Amino acid sequence: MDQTKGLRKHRANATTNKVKADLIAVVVAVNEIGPCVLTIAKGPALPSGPFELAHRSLQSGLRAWVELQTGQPLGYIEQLYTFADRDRIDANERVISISYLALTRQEDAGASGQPSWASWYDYFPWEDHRSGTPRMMLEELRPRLLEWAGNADDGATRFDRQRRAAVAFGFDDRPWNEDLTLQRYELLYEAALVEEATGDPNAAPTASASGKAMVADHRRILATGIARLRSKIKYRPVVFELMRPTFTLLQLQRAVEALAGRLINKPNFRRLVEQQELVEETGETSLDTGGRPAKLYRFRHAVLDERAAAGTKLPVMRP
Amino acid sequence: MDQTKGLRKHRANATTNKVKADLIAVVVAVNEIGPCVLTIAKGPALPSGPFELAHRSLQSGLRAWVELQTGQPLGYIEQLYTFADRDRIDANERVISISYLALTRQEDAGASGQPSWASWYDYFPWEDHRSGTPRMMLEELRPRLLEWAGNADDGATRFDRQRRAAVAFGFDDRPWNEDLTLQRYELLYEAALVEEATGDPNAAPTASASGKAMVADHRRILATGIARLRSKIKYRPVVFELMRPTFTLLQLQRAVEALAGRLINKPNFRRLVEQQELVEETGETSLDTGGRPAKLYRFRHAVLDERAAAGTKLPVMRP
DNA sequence: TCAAAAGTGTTATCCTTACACCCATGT
DNA sequence: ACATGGGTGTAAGGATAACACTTTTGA
Repeated sequence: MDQTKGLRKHRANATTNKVKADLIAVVVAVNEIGPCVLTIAKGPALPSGPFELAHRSLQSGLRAWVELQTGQPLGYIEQLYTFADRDRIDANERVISISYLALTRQEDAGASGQPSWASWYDYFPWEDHRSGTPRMMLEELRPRLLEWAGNADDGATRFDRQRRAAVAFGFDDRPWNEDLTLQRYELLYEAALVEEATGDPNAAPTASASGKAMVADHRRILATGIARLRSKIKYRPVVFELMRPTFTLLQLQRAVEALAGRLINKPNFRRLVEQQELVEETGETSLDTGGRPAKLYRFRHAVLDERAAAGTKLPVMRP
Repeated sequence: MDQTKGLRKHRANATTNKVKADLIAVVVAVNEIGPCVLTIAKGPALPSGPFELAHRSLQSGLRAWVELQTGQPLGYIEQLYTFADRDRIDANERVISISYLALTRQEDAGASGQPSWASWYDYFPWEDHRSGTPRMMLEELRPRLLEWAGNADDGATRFDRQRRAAVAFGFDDRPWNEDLTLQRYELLYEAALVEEATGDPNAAPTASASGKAMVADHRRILATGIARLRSKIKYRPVVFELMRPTFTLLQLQRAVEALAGRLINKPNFRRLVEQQELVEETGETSLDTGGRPAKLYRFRHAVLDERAAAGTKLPVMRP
């Protein structure tokens, strides 16, 4: 009723005050290959769609769109960020995007749709430090970032750019911090070292070095999701959303390593998990591991209730 | 143009896919009395307004509305949460609210508007543990929460409610966790111990115990802001946004204590701040402190660049 | 027998917490 | 003198990181 009155009285005003709201999802799973994102073929792009009247809530709207486009049902969902689309500033239409992070297991995939999963390191090759610092990071990204820094007009900016690059990428003996995924992407964007920044694939370094691009700003949203997940696994037991109901401790460790993009020390990881009482033995063992049979564990759902903030801190291992 | 065509061609569709987007701000400052929120008289309510075409971005829209309604310019801003307004589900109009946390100094207030600041403990009296556990929490809230738990139909729910209350409020020798502000409010809402939950002021406990109410769901948004801020001061140096350019270490400590709602151990706090190199001496001293003159410090803005994640962890002090 | 993974134990180090104590100023 | 806040030092306890080592399976 407010609305129809508004339309009549101030037509221009009523229309300008309305926007289109898009829901967009970073859906993550972990398989043998590594950490994966759910994408739709065209773009590639993240699954997304407009928030409609039929949706009971933002979350249910998101679930509906993802299931429709990929056949993938979603479990854990959390909001990432809401932004007014920079690319689409135009006088008549405004679009705001509400992005979400969703965690799921890949075998959940139903019949409909053909979900396509891609390792998220296809999009961010410099983020995977499980086998040491990637060559391409030091050999391609680093010189190009330094070149970009050197191109600045004044010395202060040059110095600032160098420092920012060093902090984000861990140059000059600074430690690598896996949580800075978004800052790193933004830096590469600013330096025009990713395709999206220029629109010209040739301006960026070799495709393998700068990673696969995505449509619009979807790669940036993916970076936001990765960063959020990497920091969250350290203080909330969210990894278990990505695991099968039962798992071995090494499988759990491999999953955390896949997400964090770095290796963890085995004894320390086990102690941490056990002493926090995050898991309990099922009594069974798994033989498919190639070595001595491993005890199977399951997540103790009770910790979610018992503790307000139970973490899966990941003990760092220096190389 | 797209839009008018849309209206003509698919009137229903075009309208259903458009929503009104509201921007809403939790603006925080710290003064002698304690931590304060900026409110507008009617309600009381948080400053808010629709996102319009004229706004260049969500943030600038927010700044515009807050400044218009209160005369308060904003400094630090961060997004809190976006939600589809539960209270206004109706067939024709959809409203989504994008909420923000803003930090500012109270003396920033310009001439226009008449900003009214209120201690946030007026709205959440049970959140202030600086002088020990509030009486009202143990004497009013606790029995009412236990009563609510006991009213559940089945034993499992009774047990669950009791446990949730105990975790959130630190009953039964559990530790008090100041970060759980939102969970506590939600629990009180669920138990109909806050006015908003019923619409009937008499259903809730005495006004002083359940705290002042706000319009619509604004108190819930405020709880979200407090929770975010309380957890953030532990790993990001955001307190300094609330301080004057120079300050004594005790002033800084009092500010953190005001936000956290609990006391901190002085020597430990100082060591933490100094060893993290968050501040530097100005060389001057302040005499207005009532005792020995205190050294004045200023925030070292350089830490924002140097370190990716510099914190102001607050060492806990048990009573 | 060897490779591969499971699983256990120990130590050095750092950070946190708690507590005790001295210093400088105004009344 | 004493109250008030400013400021420093230290020792105990716990968590973390690093490393060494034994056990159990399949090929």
